[in-house]
Amino acid sequence: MINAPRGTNDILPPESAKWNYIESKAKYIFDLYNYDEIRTPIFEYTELFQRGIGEATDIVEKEMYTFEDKSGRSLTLRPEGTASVVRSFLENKIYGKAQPTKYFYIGPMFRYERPQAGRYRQFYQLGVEVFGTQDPMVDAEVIALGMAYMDILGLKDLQLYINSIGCPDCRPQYLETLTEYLNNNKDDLCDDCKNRIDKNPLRVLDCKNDSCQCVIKNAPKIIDHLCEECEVHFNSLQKNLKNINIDYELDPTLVRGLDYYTKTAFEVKYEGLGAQDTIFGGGRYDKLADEIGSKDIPGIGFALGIERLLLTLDKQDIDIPIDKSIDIYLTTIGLKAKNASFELLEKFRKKGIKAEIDYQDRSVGGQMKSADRMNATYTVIIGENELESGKATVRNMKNGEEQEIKLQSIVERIEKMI
RNA sequence: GUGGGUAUAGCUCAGUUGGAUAGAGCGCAGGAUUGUGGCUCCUGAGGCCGUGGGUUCAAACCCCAUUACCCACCCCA
Repeated sequence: MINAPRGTNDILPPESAKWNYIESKAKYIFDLYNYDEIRTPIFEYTELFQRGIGEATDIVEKEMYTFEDKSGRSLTLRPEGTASVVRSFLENKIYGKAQPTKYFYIGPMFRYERPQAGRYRQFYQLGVEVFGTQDPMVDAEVIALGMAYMDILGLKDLQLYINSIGCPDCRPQYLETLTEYLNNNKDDLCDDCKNRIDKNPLRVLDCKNDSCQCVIKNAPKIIDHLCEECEVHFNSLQKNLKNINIDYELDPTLVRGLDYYTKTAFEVKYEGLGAQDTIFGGGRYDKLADEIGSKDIPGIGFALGIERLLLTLDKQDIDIPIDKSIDIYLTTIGLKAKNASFELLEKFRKKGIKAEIDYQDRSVGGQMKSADRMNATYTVIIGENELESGKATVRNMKNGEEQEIKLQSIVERIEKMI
């Protein structure tokens, strides 16, 4: 017995129908906000992620599915979507067109991690990216889009957290202040955090360790150390959010795990999810395009974990409408009738009537039961008698009423009945 | 990479201090209804008790190892 690799999942019916549902709702929202789909390769040259996401991040350090192809080039299964979309934007010179450019994507991502609730090695994200504008109103639009999506799915009790993590002008100074503070309180930090002080001090803010929390609570906040440009941007974002009645909470410890973020960072969480409670998160990345392709193109976006979205829907007992039913079930008795019915079956389908037949040679009772389970509107019963008389018995499965209908005109008759 | 938990029928799970022919509900198939679903009743199929060792007269149960899954740390979607 060969199993699916660890951290991967089969998406089977009826679960797959849920995926279709939430994807179709997402596409409705994307269209409403005028975002167009982009599809990029599932693997890229490894350098793209190394440079884009950042060498010091966990993703690049230990979570990538990297392999060599036959020519010896190093390739990597995409661990996230943004780097690829930026690469594509640059490679196809989309910056030459009128800006901004608004994309959405849906697809699988890959990270080598230990699976747990809401985390898998192959997982699915849908996300949006907007290029070519620094207008903080777009930051608000992107957040609004995400919240609108949550809304249309009927989700409640979600928390939006926002923060600004500055830019290359102000962040270094803040990092100095932070590092100094952390060093002064080093004794109260956990071992991991002690290491982080030099490696990535921002990450200390994210630590859940109790003793670290005490230190973090009084740590200098980056929003108090923003340069004027970043501060204006952040204030404007907040004004825009208030304008459109989106509730948010400032979270000075929200730093995000990828290096490319600048200014706006945000996450939307649902507390009932367990340890992995972020449904979607994102932010602004004004330096990413420069990092990847030496072109100064601002961008902002978010990524949403589809599995986590489904988990949330589940936790909140939101049932997804799945209409599993058929119009006609053909019940047959004997091979002759089965052959004649098979012809009929295709005639129904050619007319767009959803029809099914029994292939298991079940008893009539079994076939009726099967029709019932499939939620058939009508059952058409054809046996020796019907073939001789040229009339089929048609049973209304709701009320049990039956009528005889000539086989010659049955498709047209039923077309009118449903 | 590190901890903790779980593993018995297709699914959800019982199975006492070690002593059966390893059970139930649901699902599936057939029948009661010579060609008619839902409700009811009856019958049936389906198990190497995760895998490999060990202890014992005797192991689903005890011990060791191993694998898989789940949860958590780390980090994120």
